[in-house]
Amino acid sequence: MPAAPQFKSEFLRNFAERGAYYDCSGPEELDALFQKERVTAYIGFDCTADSLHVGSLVQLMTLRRLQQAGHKPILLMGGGTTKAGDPSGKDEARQLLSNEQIEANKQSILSGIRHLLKFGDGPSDAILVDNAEWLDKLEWIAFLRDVGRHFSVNRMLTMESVKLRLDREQPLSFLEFNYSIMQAYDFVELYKRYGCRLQSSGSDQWGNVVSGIDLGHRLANVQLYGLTTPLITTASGAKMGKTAAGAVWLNAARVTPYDYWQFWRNTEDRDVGRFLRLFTDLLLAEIGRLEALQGAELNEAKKTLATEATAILHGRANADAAAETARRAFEEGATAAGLPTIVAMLPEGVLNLAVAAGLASSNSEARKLIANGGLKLNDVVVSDPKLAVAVSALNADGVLKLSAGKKKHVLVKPA
RNA sequence: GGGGGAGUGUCCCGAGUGGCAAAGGGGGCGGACUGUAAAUCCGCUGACUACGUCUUCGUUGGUUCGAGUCCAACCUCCCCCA
Repeated sequence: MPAAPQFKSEFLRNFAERGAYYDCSGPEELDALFQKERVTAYIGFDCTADSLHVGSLVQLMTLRRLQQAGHKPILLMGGGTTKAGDPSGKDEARQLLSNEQIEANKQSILSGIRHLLKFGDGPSDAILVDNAEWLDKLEWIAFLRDVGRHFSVNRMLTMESVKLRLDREQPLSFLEFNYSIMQAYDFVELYKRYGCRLQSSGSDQWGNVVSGIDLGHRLANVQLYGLTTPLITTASGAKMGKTAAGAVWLNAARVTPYDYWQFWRNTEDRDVGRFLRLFTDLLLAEIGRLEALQGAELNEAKKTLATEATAILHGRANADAAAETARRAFEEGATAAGLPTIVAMLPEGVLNLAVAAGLASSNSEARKLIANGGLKLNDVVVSDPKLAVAVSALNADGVLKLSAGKKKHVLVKPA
């Protein structure tokens, strides 16, 4: 990672101090620009799923901090680029999505991150743009002549996203090959439409960002800038945001505020300070105090991290509720009402209950869980896979608690 | 267009001689130890009406009592020659 320069502008200084800085195309000039005027900057996301996940959070936080510093963020939804599919980091082409699906994904993604940014007409309010607006209308020959001639296939072949696919001997369609051209074109188009001078992205998009800057010179005779964030990994080297259940999604429909809170609560010791800086709005002085905590005391910092990060995404009320549920469940050992809950007909076999509760994905897995002593019913280890859970197992609150391991608890209510 | 090589457990990498639910890693899950951490150790890691049954090795057929393993065609990728 390049060393972060000493920035003078409020935004870049804060950005770097928080560990979000990876690289920049023209650090001094951009720093000067940030001091001089309100900068319009964008980050793009494709609509390949109905939710973004934690891997995109650094980028979203970049927009948030831009806005906090009084600049103008553009959230670019890739309604057009999604139709091509970004080959970066993927072994094979994504299945093509229908236009309806893309549109639905776009709406869903937006609803999931509405707490992160303030949209509107104010000077530093975020605006939402969809690149389908211009990409859909392009004409093949005209586009090739105006834009395509500025791209060297030789160089495109050396781009990381393309090379990976070729090295792995996986097919790369011409459609996907064009992705980086579209992204470069987006940048210039956003400059023309909104005066957007900066594209921020993850470091894996560097090649595409640079292509856009280059295209800016050629098509609009303007100096554009790129600013990238590092790929966030955990201290043990794993890519962040991959857990048991798969990706940590931002939409509450996929990952509830409670589970999201738990994700942050389970941060490794060594990551606490770094994550507090990256993913919360807490002041650096306060973060310094929190990360200095030693041993088990660090758990307090993790709770703060969990609550603050959850509040940014899901709102303060949901974050506090998640914290309280966790406190009751883990610190009092109570069957906190806020735990995930399912409704089931009793009596029912434990295997079916475990599956219904999402604690196992199949009966076989539930059996294995039991065989390993990992399934508990009201905090008592279940040893018999044939156990039929009857109404008599309900506790005083009229529910029963089913647990897989020490951390996953689900309440079962009788139908 | 011709010649050669490759595609393995739907997370990844990867052994595999006709008897294979298929070696070994990584990852993941569970257990022990802890602090809802890391590291370490142990177990599990295709499904089901479960001492048995069913489905898996690019696709589709074929040979065989029996096929991931042999044959044919097709799909995809890599290399060499044109």
